[in-house]
Amino acid sequence: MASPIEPGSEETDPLTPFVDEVLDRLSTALAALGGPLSREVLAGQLELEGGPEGEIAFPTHRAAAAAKKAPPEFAAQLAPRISPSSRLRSVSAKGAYVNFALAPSELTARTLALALGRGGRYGHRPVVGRPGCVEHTSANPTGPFHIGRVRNAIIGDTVARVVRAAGTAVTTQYYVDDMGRQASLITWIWSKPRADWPAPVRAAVDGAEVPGEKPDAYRGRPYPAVSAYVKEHPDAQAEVAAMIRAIESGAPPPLHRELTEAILGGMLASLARLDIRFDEFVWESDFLRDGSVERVLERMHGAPHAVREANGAWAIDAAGYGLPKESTRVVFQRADGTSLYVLRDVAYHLAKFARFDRVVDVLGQDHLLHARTLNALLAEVGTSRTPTYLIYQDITVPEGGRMSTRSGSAVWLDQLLAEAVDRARREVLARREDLPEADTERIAEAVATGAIRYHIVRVAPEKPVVFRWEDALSFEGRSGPFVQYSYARAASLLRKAGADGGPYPFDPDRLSDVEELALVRIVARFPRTVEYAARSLHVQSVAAYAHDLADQFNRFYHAVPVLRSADDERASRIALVAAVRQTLGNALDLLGIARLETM
RNA sequence: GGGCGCGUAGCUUAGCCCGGAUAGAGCACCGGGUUCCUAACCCGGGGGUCGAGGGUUCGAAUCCCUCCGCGCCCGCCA
Repeated sequence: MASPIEPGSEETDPLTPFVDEVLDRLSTALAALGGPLSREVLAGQLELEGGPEGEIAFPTHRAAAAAKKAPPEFAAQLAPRISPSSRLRSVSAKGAYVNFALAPSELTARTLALALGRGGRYGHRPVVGRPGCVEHTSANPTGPFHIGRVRNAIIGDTVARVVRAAGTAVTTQYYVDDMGRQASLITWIWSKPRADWPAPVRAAVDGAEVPGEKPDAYRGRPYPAVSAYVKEHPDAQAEVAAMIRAIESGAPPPLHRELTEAILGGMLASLARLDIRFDEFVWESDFLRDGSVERVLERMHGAPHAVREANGAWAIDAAGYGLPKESTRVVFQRADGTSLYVLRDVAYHLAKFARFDRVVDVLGQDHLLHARTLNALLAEVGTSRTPTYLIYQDITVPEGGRMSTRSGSAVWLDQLLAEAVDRARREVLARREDLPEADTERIAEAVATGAIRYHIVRVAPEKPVVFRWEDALSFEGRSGPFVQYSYARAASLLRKAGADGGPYPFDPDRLSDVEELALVRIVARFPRTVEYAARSLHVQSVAAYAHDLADQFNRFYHAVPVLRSADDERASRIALVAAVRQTLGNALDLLGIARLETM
């Protein structure tokens, strides 16, 4: 129920002057009554949208205790000491609470002025401070995405958008693991003529290939069979090991980079359909090439808890780092002198810290222990910094268990996209049979991808998710298409009003219907919602907000005529609709869901 | 066994960081709404021991402890 009240700016947040005034006048009144509380404590106690009686509520329990009075009695004495003003329509006591009803005229005027005046910047704050980095997805380039990985991409991309909006210059990074066993297996198999492939690998590929298929599907197809085969065959294992050493020594087969890039390109093409793109790709091998792994190794050898094992391997005695008992010895360099993943990750993170203040890593829960060992190693090299980990739970299948390529239980992103577009197309055709085919396709694609993104981002990352087609492809209720539809409705209204581009003159006193005021209050909440989501990384609150706004807009739409209303109200209602369209559109942008002017 | 996460209506979930008024939604179900701005919509209804127990508190879904159930991790893999 409590909604955090953070300091904002009058230039970006319509609620700021109201909250400031409540805090000021409450402080004065409390001091006079003998229950003084600091401004910080007060700000923590206030509730936005507190209850049925007012938009800002103050529970008096603590102040009453300080004044040694019963809360209801205290509230009854406190409320009359604060007189209404141009910003506060009324101040009233109810039970233990003092409720502040905001003056609708002032609230509406400020909210519409900011939403319309700032346009695409409404809900955004000016860039301040040093830049930040969000690393997400970073899937091994070994084949197509399944939707488990897509949870990482959607959460990560949304976090980047939201943190950026809240005033941090964010760079998104995809860490490409082109080293180690997984990518090497791909290069190993494709280095051989098809005729020399082991029989089980050929069997896994033959007949499955489709002309013109994406490179991630084509080049990645042998991977599961190769992985299984090599595990069982020491001679193949030795060949792969030799290849890994060649890669680490800086002399990978020429085909290696080419294959990795081709597969990655195919994977990224699918993400691009979800409007997920990356500012930078960081190749793991770069840290070997530029010597930073070597430098980290030197520092690690002299680290406070570095130990040399009998066979020459190096480890950290991490007993003091709170790791599970069995993991207190963290090996970072093999006996043969090659580095381990976590060590290269140290080099990567030192590079991040040099450029960025806020560093967020989006990781599956299976990487949690890795994250904690990384923290331990970062401390050992002498930095006090650690990334902020955003850990999400796996997506499982109804039969139980994680998605796995081998068991055939995986649901592929491309498959999900195809199915979603099919279904969206049917929905479009059912309503708009007159539409040119290109428009039908464009809308179907937007609805399909909007449904998928919303479905993933609306749930808190730490919740386990069981994949069900009917949930993922929902176009109603709490869904992306519901928000898109509401946006299209607002856009349609403005088109028909001949008011597509503004200006939008309005008289706040003409917007006095309960549905109008409720709508204004939700629009006014947007900047605080974004700020909270960026600070807490709870991006699901932006999804919830978009639904709340769309929901209230639809209620307004049914209850209040716009185009058919009398002239003096019409202009103001059009301005309100324009503010809603803008805010809804900005929220969709943050969620990476396409705005549709018509559906 | 240890570490971490999750458990809220038949199903999916918000709220938990930072305790506060009657725990919000969506799906499904039941009953209504389209000569009228897009029915992917709206209105009404039923449905909750917030996993269990204990503690702290004026007050607990929220904080602490114990237990139960489920998931993941515990490699000189990444």
